[in-house]
Amino acid sequence: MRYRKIPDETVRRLPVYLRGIRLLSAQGQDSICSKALADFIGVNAWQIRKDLSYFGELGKPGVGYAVSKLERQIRKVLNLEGGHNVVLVGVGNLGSAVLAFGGFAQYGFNIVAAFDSDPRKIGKKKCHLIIEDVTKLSRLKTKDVDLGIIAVPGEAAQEIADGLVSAGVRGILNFAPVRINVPKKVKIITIDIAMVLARLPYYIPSAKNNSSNDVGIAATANGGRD
Amino acid sequence: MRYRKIPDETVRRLPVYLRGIRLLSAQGQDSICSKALADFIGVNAWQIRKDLSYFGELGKPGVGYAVSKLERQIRKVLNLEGGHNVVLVGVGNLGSAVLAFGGFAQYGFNIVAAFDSDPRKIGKKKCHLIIEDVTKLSRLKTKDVDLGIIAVPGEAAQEIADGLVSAGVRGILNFAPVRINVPKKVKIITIDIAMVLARLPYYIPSAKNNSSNDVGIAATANGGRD
DNA sequence: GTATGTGAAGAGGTTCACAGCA
DNA sequence: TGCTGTGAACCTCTTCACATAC
Repeated sequence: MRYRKIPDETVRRLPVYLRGIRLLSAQGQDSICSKALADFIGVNAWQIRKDLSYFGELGKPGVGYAVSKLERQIRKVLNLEGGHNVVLVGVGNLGSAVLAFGGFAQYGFNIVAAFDSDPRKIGKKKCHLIIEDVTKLSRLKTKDVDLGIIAVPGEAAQEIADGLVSAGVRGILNFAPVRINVPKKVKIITIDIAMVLARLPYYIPSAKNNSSNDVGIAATANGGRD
Repeated sequence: MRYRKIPDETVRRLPVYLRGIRLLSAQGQDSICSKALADFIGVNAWQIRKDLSYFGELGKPGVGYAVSKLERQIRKVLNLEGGHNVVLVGVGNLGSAVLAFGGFAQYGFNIVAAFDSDPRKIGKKKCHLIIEDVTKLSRLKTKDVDLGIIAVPGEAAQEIADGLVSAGVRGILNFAPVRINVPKKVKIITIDIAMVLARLPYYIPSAKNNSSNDVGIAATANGGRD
């Protein structure tokens, strides 16, 4: 089945697998079967086997998967090998959280620059980085940065995105709750926190709720996405 | 087509529609056709019509949709009517960002309590709320809170989730990058920022990348999810 | 003429069952 | 025997085309 296009939903699950594999690896496990990994992660065994089958035969029948080989292969497919330099724009509360968060390193991400528009912040040091003036965003082109994180208010987001794109960034993680236009060659993923929260009440029909929601709906399988 | 189960993917899009409708409403528009709304939001017109058709006939052929009626109906389906009280646990950088963020109100969310484990924070005021001791989480039962937000480190997240559940919370938005077990009656949505970022490089195959990714893959339709 | 709502066709993803290998 | 990899069946969601309503 080699060389088939990897479904988007599989790509979405690969980081989940990676996280699980790394935890098992840290526990000293060097081999694992799909069932055990599935239970550990909280998905189905056949889902894992199918997903992994899209990019070659990694497991040994009767044995399982070699953890290190599996990790390497998933990193390769996700294009995480070699690491990525990331630039952060907006060092408010959310941006500070991103800067302080230690969880990016395990995926090979390295935040190499931080920008803000607030004169009181520019020049100050935060988490080993000196905050730079956002108007200098284009200076980035010299560095090897291909990802950007937008953590600015909605009004400024489009402008920042444009700046990131012209600075050569190819992928953007956007926290601003607005729609942003970027060239097709640039991939943008938006996390609109309020919008995610807005989805939650649907699944918990309460006494207040007189709509026609079936309680059973919440049990719908959704590929372990949430 | 009335009374058919609303697809999960439709539920995922409804907050997007709601955001767009509210923007148009603020601009003074009181009627809109599916094509115009689609262009405004960045999806397809037939997708909107199909989605809306799952819960009754809202539009007038030859005319379009009444904005206010549409907004009311979507709020009703999402169970946003009447509002929801939310409790925040963890007032670090991320939690502070959540507290300071003004975007929840438009969906009817009201953060009514904030907890932390840090003695230096407990008792302090932040955004009109006095930060409470996380060990008092159970005291919540008296209030009418049905949603919780977890913004604590991964190690503490499961314990906090258990606390929220026993406090009567029915839905949880979790930012901790760990798998959390909750009873089936409780809906949990996890936003693992690093995991979302980890998905980005796949879509931007670079010179570094010698894998078999097709550049074209990035163009795949995904229902406007990202 | 214009725009909706929907049956039907088409994609895409999930689940199953089992052949094949260790 | 145990576990993988995968065709096939199944299911869900998307896209289309058009009858219907204003």
